[in-house]
Amino acid sequence: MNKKKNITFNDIAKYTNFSKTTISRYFNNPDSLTPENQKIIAEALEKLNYKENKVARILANGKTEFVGIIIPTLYYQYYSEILTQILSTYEQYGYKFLVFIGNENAETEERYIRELLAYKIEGLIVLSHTLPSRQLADLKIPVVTIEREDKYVSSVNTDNYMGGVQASCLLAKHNCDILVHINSPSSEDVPAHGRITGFLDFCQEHGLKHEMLYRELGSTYESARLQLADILEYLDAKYAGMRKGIFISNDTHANVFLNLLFRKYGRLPDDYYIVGFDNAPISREAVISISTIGQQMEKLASEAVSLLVEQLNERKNMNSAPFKEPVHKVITPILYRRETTEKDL
Amino acid sequence: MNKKKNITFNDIAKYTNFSKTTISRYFNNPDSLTPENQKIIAEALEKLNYKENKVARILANGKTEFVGIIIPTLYYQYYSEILTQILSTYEQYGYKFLVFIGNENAETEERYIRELLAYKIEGLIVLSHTLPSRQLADLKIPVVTIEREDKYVSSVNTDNYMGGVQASCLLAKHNCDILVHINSPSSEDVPAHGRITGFLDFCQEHGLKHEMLYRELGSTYESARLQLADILEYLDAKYAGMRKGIFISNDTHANVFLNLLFRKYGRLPDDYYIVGFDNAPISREAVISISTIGQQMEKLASEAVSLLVEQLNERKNMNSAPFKEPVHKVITPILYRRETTEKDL
DNA sequence: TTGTACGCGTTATCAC
DNA sequence: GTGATAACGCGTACAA
Repeated sequence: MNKKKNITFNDIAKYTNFSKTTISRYFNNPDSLTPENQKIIAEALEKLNYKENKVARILANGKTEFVGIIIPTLYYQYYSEILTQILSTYEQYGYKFLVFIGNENAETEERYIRELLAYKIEGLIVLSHTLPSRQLADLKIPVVTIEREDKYVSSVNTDNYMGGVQASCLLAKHNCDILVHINSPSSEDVPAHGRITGFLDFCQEHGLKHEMLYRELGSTYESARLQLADILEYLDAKYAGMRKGIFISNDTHANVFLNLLFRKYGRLPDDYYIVGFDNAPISREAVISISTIGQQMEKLASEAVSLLVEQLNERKNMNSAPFKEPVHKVITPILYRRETTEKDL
Repeated sequence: MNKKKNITFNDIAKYTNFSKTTISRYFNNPDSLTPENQKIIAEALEKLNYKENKVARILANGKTEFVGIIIPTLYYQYYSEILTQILSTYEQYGYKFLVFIGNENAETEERYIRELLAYKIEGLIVLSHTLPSRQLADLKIPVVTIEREDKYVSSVNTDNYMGGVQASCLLAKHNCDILVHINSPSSEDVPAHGRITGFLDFCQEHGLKHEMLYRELGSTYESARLQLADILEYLDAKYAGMRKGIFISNDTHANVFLNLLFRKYGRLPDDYYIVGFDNAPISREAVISISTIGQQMEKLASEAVSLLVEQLNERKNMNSAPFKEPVHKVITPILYRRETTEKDL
């Protein structure tokens, strides 16, 4: 918005001897104009070098086509991949995304949300875990969350329980003598907690020897490494000579564990089988490729956006806001068998 | 923007028996009101649950506080880290970011830019390489690029030449018999090309035996792996028994190369020394930590935004757009010595 | 310190 | 098929 006046509908209207209304119609309902008049306007737009102003349009018709995103970090490839996929839906729906990186601080994220609301976002996609869904539901705009606590809002989640079962099942098939799941302690209302119950249920149902290791692995490489080095020594000692099937909370941590093994043994020992979670790039790019339970990031993202768009459309059709039960979509995980379990690859 | 009428300045004006103007001033110049009146208005805002509408403000004062970002991908941690740092400058400057992932297609990116302009972004940050800076300069809004061709626009770049020298120097200090630089062929006007000239100049000036390997490593793990596996065989054969110092285009590729070595030898052989570039997370998280020339992502991002903000402020102060010579800032890279060169760590 | 009146650039509602 | 006019919600001369 320069000091130098932009060309407006008014200018083209005068230039073409039409009214502003007709120019507007040229954009929003071109078929209501005669082809000749369309051409006249098109040429005038060219000649005067008109640039559209969607801010004014927003004020007039109330549709910003903005969607807010609050994502905890891009450090994990899981999040950056999902963000990529969300942003790419612009091609399909035309919604523009205002992105904030939440920093685990509730007040900060509330401030972000106020700012987003001030810009009249039509909907909000939340991946950050900071604010309870109860609070998000109060925003009075459609909200969709991805892989986080979602009691009071619509959401898209991976079937983590099935993932836990798949991982355990794969390790069991390889005749592991002991199944171990390493994970940070987590609240039960977080979808990822299903990985733990899936693991436990499968082991119990099939009478498999197993151990659940809850460790706060932290959010940095170094802290995870310290914890996992400890765990490695513990497992080596406790289960010496036994075939160990290790299911680790995510690929980043699985990679750390794998590296520790390589540094100790120069290779993946025959008695270790490893399965990660996410199918993050690191699972393919590790020293040997890591078997993993893949989250379908592209699907999580596209389903989240389409769910949001549905709700936006509902809003537009019925003036009265009907009470909307939250919708929870579930995405199936995909098992990737790679070198950390298929030793002959 | 609901059907249900939002509370506006008008509503609070009526409620408090002030005029709209006074309400406006409460937000933009509160000191011009008496403390008592401030309180009255504050309470009314609370009572009526007023939500500010920045879209209307934009139309009135022309300041969107939007900045556009076009970034090629988030797959590389280099980009996602820079994006994170850019977004975090919201705390300092208050600019909101509209993010598009450029997909290497010029027409698509031009469409993205048109859309951004329609939303009256005040400035643009470009990391994508798709559009020439000549074209970006024509946009008539401040543009800052990061690590890409930048002849006609302002930019922030790493001192790649110095990085190339640092890498070569480190390898030379370790008495490598042959220095090898592996990189994709690149145009000379891309900053990253400095890594190559830095390497070549250093080797020539110091009379070091060296070889430059241009290979199109591609943008996927698999293609890089194929190329690098080839290169490994080539180097093993050609320089058998010699101490090889390998400087690789970036950490992702350095990691691939390191993994190939580990798979072949179970460890990093004594006659290989490796230096990457970027200081991406993978350089710390590889099977052994990779020495690297670190780009200061935080600084690249913050300098880019501050450079942009400077230009935005200039614009606001002088009504006439003065001819602006592009400014090019250079950020010093930082050498990280890690296990792929300091073998006794 | 506060109020009036108008402008920002578009869309919506009628009317013709 | 086209036009006049009133919104949309806020900022800002200018006046008081």
